[in-house]
Amino acid sequence: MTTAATDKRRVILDAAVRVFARQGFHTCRVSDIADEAGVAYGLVYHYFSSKEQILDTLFLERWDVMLAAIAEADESPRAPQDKLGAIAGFIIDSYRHDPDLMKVIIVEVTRAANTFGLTHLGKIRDAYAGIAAIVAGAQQEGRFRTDVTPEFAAQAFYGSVEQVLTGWIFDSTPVGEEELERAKTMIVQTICCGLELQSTGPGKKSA
Amino acid sequence: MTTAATDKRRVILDAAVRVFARQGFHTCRVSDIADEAGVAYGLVYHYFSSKEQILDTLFLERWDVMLAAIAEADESPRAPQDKLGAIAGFIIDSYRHDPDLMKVIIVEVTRAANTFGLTHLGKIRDAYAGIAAIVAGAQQEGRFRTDVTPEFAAQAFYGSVEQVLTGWIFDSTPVGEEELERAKTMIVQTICCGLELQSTGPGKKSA
DNA sequence: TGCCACACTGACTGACCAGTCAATCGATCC
DNA sequence: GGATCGATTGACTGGTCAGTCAGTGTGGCA
Repeated sequence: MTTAATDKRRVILDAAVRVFARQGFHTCRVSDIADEAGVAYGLVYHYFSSKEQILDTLFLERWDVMLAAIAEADESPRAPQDKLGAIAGFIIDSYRHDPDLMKVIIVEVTRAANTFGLTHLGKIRDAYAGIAAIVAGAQQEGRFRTDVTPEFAAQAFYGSVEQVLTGWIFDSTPVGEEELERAKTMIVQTICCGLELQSTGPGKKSA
Repeated sequence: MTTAATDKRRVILDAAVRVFARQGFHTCRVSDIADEAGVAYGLVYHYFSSKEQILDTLFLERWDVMLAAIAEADESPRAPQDKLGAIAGFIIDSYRHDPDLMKVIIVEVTRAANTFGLTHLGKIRDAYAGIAAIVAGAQQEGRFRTDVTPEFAAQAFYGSVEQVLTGWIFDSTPVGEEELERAKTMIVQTICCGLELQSTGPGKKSA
């Protein structure tokens, strides 16, 4: 059944990403999506039960992939720094691959505390929990400091990544490949090693 | 003129904060604001030219105070860590003082890349720039590492703070005083010192 | 006492738009 | 050829809501 039928569904979803990214979920009309997809208005309702369900579908499709990426990083035998690097890399690559989709997910779902945020709160929390698990593991191995809770560290880490993406989303000039790659290492550097210069020897600052 | 006239204006603004926080800007009706304020529908338009202008007013009122706090931190003679701590503290205290207002600002303005985000993009960027200036200063003094750009560090710092607030905003259980205070130090700890345990001696990881 | 200015009221309107549905198209099978 | 059924169409409806405006209090001032 992966014929014209499923194709049109996909066409509508892809059009919705572009329209949501351009105009925002609340501001756009369903007819905008239909027009963008080159499809009759009614067909949207043949494949989706509501405007909201389109956004839900887009979010879940992508978020489930991310949860898998987080789980995979956690299970890998790498150092915790590299696990976090893998997650940051995955998110940044997601942006590279489809900036519009990431914009929609971040702006319309992840940060929308009222409407959709609440619907998908569980899924969103799963992501934080996965990151927190990595931090907790690193603490137990004595590799990460224990005076910052894993939950807090997860928020700080994810927040940094999302904020960097938000910066790109808002930015009028497109982001270069180089900058994307550079961001990956800078995130890990900042969160794992901190901004302070490790004053090796003289003025030692204790926690 | 600071009589009943200005009072009603304030009453409407305060009511709007509660309504926006509860229902979201796009989902609420102007009549909801009027009802919450205990005021006739038309009076809202006596003081404000549009629903949007109410949100603008709320945002600008608070954001300008924050920009001042950032500038003040930058100009103070404290260590860069303490400057960042002062900013994190200010934002967290803002949340303590009026969680609804912070929710509205973060959810409806700061992260709304389409509608209001664009209007206030300049003001929002001013905040990042202020934080970046502190980091740049610390780098020039040789106190912060220079392989992370000030702009990036500012994003990471602000993103961490905002994400922690977002966590509280989403959370159903209210946040304790203790947790608010603890967050201040954990943010500075994380961003300045990093999550890694400073392995003093043995397994040294180079950047 | 009468007049003015302005705070205040809330019914109304005009526009907009999500979702419906009856009709058409076209592929496939008998 | 024609019966069946899902895909596709787009005009239409019902409800919602931002913003308007004509009118009513009310406090101050001459």
